[in-house]
Amino acid sequence: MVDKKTKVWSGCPVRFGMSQFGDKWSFLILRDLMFKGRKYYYEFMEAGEGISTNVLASRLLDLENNEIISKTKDPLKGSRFIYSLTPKGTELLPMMLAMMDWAEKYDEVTEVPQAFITKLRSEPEKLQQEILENLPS
Amino acid sequence: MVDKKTKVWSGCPVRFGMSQFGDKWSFLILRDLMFKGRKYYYEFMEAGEGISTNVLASRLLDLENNEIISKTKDPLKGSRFIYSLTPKGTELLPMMLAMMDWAEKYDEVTEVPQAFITKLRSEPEKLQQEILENLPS
DNA sequence: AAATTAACTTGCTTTTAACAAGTGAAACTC
DNA sequence: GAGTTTCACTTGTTAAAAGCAAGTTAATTT
Repeated sequence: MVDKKTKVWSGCPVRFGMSQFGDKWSFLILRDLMFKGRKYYYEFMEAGEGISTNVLASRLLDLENNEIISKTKDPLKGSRFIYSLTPKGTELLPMMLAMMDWAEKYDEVTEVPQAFITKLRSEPEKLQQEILENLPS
Repeated sequence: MVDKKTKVWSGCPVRFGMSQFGDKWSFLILRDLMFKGRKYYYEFMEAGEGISTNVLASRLLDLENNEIISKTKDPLKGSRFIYSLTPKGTELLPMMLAMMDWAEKYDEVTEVPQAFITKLRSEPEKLQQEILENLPS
């Protein structure tokens, strides 16, 4: 993802954020976890964004190392793993919602449902609570 | 920045955002514009993050093409240019603040002043208004 | 026991970033 | 007003990362 060895990434909050989840693919994985209900490796692959297997593996490991996601064996099927947001990862939700709010304004073909946007702007706390409740605990 | 030709970047708000400002250097440029009062090419260079000249030029052009920043000749000195946030760029402030809020929690050596964080959590609207007022119009 | 599913890893090619040096236009200096 | 400096890049080269295709391994289903 980024060079963690030779540079100082802490201090500035923006630089810190970038060192923890600051690339395109990480954002898309977080989106999948937060809003799309995806939790398996193959589900991220099939999300249709065109991420390659090695990059996905690398990003998942980075996010896991940064304790933004965690990885556990699926109790129903030992050959696969469940990826899920940690509290640290879940707390990125406000940032993601702010970004979606922005995108809705400027992407004239946004696929965000109008009801979602309306709720986001009128009762953001409530929307956030609902999303959190729907996340696998 | 990203491949704008062969892929569809609109639709999903996260993917759209990534296509518009979704890389480390773009975020750091936005930080400089929003919070650091930087506006000249050489100021971004001297920000100390180690961006190289070609990448800076490329990111500034991308952001300008996406209408997130604008570029005007400095009336005081014709050999240099002033970069500033457009309304579209300014509206990324809530997202940046959400990210800073998050980073403060998890970066144990954050340099964000405590007063800033306190205000961000107690009266975010007011803080945002103050930041906006201090941006060059 | 053989075939399949799921999650990767490996090797190779292509693209992007990092680094170093050079260019050109404006402006300040003598 | 000629020479130097400042500023904003561009260009060329090297290093790193991403993209692509195929292979491996462990668990599970048949």
